[in-house]
Amino acid sequence: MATAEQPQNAPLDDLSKILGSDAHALLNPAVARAWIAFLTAYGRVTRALSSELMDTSGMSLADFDVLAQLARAEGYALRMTELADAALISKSGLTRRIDRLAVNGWVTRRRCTEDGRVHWATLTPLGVKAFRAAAPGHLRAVAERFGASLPASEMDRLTRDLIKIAQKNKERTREAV
Amino acid sequence: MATAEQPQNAPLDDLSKILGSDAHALLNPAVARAWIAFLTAYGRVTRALSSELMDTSGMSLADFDVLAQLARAEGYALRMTELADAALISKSGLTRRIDRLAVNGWVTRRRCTEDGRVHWATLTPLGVKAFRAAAPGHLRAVAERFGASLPASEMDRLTRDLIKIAQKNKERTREAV
DNA sequence: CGCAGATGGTTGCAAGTGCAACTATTACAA
DNA sequence: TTGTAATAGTTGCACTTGCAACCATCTGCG
Repeated sequence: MATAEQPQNAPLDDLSKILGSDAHALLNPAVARAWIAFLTAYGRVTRALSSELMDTSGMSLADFDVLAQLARAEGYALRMTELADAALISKSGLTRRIDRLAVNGWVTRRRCTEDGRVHWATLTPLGVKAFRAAAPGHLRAVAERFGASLPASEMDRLTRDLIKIAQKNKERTREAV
Repeated sequence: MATAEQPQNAPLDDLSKILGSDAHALLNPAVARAWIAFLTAYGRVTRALSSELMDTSGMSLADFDVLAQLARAEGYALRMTELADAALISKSGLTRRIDRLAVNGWVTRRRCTEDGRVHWATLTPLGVKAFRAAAPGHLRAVAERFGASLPASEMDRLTRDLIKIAQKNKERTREAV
């Protein structure tokens, strides 16, 4: 269920053809429009940003995300699990992403001396350099593709709304009850 | 760059440690917060919805998307390219997704008689049935996870904002200029 | 006609992804 | 201690994905 554009387009009305009139009871049309707009906006913006970033800096959006998390962390280092949570990817996904970043020499992995189970992913000086090189272009692109669409006054409201949505869906796995 | 939550958290301030004070010039902090909230909200909501949908109906979010697009289309049919655009996936991605849906018996592919290059993907009666079975639960979940976070009055504003963002990033590939 | 170029789809390939099972380490209770 | 449970990460696997190269078909100009 994607594709926004034409504001007059009421996606749920179309679906009531197949779902019957209870479609509206299941999902309010205003919410349906917002949901579709949400998916569309996300898809388009990330697709564009991701290919720009790859072209200019040879890293994926996910790579940038991980580097950014490390860049802002105390000592440029985070535990694997913390980092996976912060970057919104699975633990196994992070393991392999760090593998790749390590091959580039951007990140190292070292075992924690106090707790042998823990591994710290750390940004190397080379990684800092790569991030410094990539960030300006990428941040500018975010500003242009995402920020420039709305007046500053709308931006804070949007942030509040999005945070509410994020918060409502916080539980990592099944809710612990 | 993800993880929203703590509203007082200013991600760009953290980055100025590594990027210098021009970080703010590159990306307005309010925009940075919104962007992070956007990524976080998307990641959490889709992760949750996707696993719920898979558990209850055995289809992925992308499958549902494709079925929904077909369900609302004239004659339950769309050309491959139209469908790929509508579902925001690549042409090759759609080819293989339709392969899988066809194996389930939910969709058929038939060559267009007027233009032999064109193929129509069509929802089968079985596909209609599968969609009818999956939709109520999924729509309810969207309502709960996405819709219930905001009052109705905010929802329309959010939609408008998201559509603006989507519109600004409309170009499919490189801009033709 | 007939052939260059555009258009619609598919396939080879080389990633990226998450889940579940597994290893390593630590915590703690008897 | 020792044995069980919890925690941190990694790996096997099966599946998706997009890009680029590739066919097939149509269009239109000479």
